[in-house]
Amino acid sequence: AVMILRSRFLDARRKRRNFSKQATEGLNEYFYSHLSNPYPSEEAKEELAKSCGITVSQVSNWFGNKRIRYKKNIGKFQEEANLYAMKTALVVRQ
Amino acid sequence: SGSCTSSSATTKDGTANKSSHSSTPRTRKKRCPYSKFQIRELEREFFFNVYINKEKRLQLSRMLNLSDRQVKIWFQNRRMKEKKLSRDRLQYFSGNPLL
DNA sequence: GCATGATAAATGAC
DNA sequence: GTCATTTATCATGC
Repeated sequence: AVMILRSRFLDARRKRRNFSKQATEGLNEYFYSHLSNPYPSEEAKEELAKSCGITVSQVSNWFGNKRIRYKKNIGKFQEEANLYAMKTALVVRQ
Repeated sequence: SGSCTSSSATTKDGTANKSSHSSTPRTRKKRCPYSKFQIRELEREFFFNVYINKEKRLQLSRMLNLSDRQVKIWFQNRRMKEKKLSRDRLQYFSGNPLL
């Protein structure tokens, strides 16, 4: 039984699965609402991890990938940026 | 573009020198994935001692055609990887009724 | 065929 | 030394 679980652990670590729609939503909301300094603190990472249903390491991975891919091609994310900017603006207005 | 062979285009420290003048923004060294043989030897030494001493470091760097700095950094990253693996392992097996 | 998450070199703060 | 990063690369999803 231990060996089965061990192999399952190794396989689970190797395989990649996309995050849920809600998880990506929450991560993007934080990213675009902190675009001037998209570096969440350890506490913020833990909150995001809990609210998104992922681990803190996955939050760190996501922000690392997002920062460099956004920086490399800002134009590609312009539409997405406007979307979340409008979304947060509507939240503030409520 | 730039190659990953460490025998040329790098100084003895492993710091890439793109130009002779000091006005260059000192470009970051490109990430070069190590070969299977290099990884095997590094892992073998890591198994014996997580912290490598200077002598073995120099010996290993010569054998693998890597800079002394590269071997040092590899062990640092490898220790961090081991720590992360332990965390993941603990989280995965914690609270599992089958254990 | 790229998008995306995870990992491997490399840097820098401390 | 650790450790959060940057960057490129790997592996998978679709």
